[in-house]
Amino acid sequence: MSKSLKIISIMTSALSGCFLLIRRGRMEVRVRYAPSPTGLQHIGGVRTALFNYFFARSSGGKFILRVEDTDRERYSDESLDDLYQTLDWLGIKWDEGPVVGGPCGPYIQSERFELYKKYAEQLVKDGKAYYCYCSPERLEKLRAEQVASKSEYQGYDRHCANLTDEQRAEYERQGIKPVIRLKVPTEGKTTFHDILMGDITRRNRDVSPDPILLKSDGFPTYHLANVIDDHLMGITHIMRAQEWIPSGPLHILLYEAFGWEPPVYCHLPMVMGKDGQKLSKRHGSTSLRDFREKGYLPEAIINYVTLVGWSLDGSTEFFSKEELEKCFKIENIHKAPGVFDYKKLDWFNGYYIRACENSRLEELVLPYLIKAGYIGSEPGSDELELVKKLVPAAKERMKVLSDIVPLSAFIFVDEPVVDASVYCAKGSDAEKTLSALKNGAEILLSGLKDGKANEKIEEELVALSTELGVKVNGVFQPLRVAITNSTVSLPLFDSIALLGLDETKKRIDRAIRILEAKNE
RNA sequence: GGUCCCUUCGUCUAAUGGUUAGGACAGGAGAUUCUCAGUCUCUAAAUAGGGGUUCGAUUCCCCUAGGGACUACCA
Repeated sequence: MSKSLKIISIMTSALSGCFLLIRRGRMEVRVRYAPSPTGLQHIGGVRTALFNYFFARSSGGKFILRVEDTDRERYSDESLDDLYQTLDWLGIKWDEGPVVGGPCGPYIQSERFELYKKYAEQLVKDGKAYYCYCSPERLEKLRAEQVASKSEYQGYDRHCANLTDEQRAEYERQGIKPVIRLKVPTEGKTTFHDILMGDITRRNRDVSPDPILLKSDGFPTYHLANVIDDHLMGITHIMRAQEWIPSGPLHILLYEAFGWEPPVYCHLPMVMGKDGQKLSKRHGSTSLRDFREKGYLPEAIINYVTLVGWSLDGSTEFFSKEELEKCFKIENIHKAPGVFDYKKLDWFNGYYIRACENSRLEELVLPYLIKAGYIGSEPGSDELELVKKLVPAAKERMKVLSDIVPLSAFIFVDEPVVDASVYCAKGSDAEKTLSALKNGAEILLSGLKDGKANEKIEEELVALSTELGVKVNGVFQPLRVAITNSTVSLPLFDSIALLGLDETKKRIDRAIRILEAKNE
C-alpha cells in the first residue's frame, strides 16, 4: 500500500469509527491508555490504565490502547513487550488497539507517521503554525540565559515566527531541517473543563510559547500526535495524570486550530512516595515487573492501586477486578495526590495469598523454589508432593510469594544451630533443655511412629513441660531448633511432616549431641 | 523565578452545613495451653493557620502557610 493510500485508509477508518459512535444515538464513552514505551510499566501508569479501563467498563464504553512511540531516542522493544505482558498479567483486555485492531487503527503512532506531518503542514498553510530553523544550540543558549536572568518570561523567543520567504529559502539551501511550531496567541486566555477540578483557565501568554508540533526528524511531539489521535479515535474522556494539567490549555489551542471539539478531561491525582515526591525508584519498587517477580498477585495490585486516589464509600476495602468493572465511578476519584504505602500493599497481598486456592498457590510458588535451587526445574512427582504439603503450612505466613523460600529453607538446606543457648527457651536452663529435648524426642518420635494424633502428642509434650517445671515453649523450642535449625519456623508437626521421620530423628540426635557436649 | 493544582489521624480514606469526625494499614496492649505468622479484642492518633458567611462550619468565601506538578526537537 502506498503512503498516501495508507493515510486515506486511516482517515476513512477514523471517520467510520466516528460514524459508529454517532449511530448508537447516545455518545458512547471511549477512553484510552496511551503509554510511551520508553521504560517498564510502573505503578503510576498502571493506575492510569486501571482507572481508564474501569471507567470504560462501568459505563459500557470502550477501552483503547494506543502506543505513543514517537520518541525514537528512548523507545525500546523491551518496553513494548513489558506493556503487553503487564496488561496481560493484570487481565486487562483492550477493546481496540495493537494486536486486536479496531476501526480507528493503526494504534501504534509510528505506523501513523505520515498522518501527523500532513496535519502539521495543514496548520502551517492555515497560518496557525510555522517552520522554525533554530538550532538546538541556540535554543539551549536561550534557555540558559533565561534561567540565569530569572526572567519571568521563559520559552522560545519566536525567532522564526515571521521569516520571509527569502530567509526560509536560505535556511533550506543550507540543508537545515525545520521543526513546525504552533503559533500560541499572546492575548486572551484559554479554559478547559476538568470533571474533578472544574474549569481551569490560563492566560495564553503563560502557555509555553510556540511549542514544537513536528520534530525535525518528521516525528510528531506528544502534543500533536495525542490531539490528532484522540480526535480521530473518537476519545470522549481523557483520563491522565495531573502532571499534564499545565499542557491542557495548549491542547485546547490545538483543538481550536484544527477546528475540533475537545474531549472531557479528568486529571488523575499523582502517586507519590513517602516523602511526598513523585513515586520513583528510590522509594522502592515501582515497575510492575518488580512486583511480579517478588511475588505480588495481580488481584492485590489491582485492589490496592485502585484505592490510591479512589474509594467507593470509605469502608469497603476488598474489590475484585470484576467488581470494579461494575462499581467504578469517576466522581469518586480524589483530587489530592496519594502516597503509595508498600506496607498496605503487603497486607493486601497476604490477604489474597491466604484467599488463594492451594492448587493455584502450588503453581505460583514453584518458580521461586526452582530459582532457589530447592527443587529441579522440572519437578518430579515426589517434589510436587512436597510442595503440596508445604503450601498449606506456609500459606498464612506469606506476604509475597517469594517468602516461600525462607519459610521452606530448613527442608533443603541443613545448617545446624551449634550455639547451645539458642535451644534454651526463656525461663529454662541448659539441663532442663537437654532433658526436654531427649524426653520430648521420645514422645514425639514414638508417638508419630505409632500413628498417634498430633493433638495427643502435643498434650503429652505439654505434660512434659509441667513435669520439668518449664513453660510449654521450654519443650517446644529445643525441638524446634533441632528440627528446623531456627527459633522461628512453621509449626512443629508441619515441619516434621515435611522433613520426614528419618531426617527428623537424625537432626534431633545431632542436637542432643551438641547439647551434651556443651553440658559436660 | 513564573503558571497551575492540592491540603481530614504517620499513610489510604469516610462524613459536604448539625456525627462522641467513622473505617482500613502501620504502631501499642492483650487473648489464642509451641516460635513466627494468622485470627480476635482493646488502644492511641486528624479537619494546616487566620479571618469571614451562618443559630451552627471538616463542609461555603477570602487570605496566609506548606506541599506538588509544569516551564524539552521526553512523554
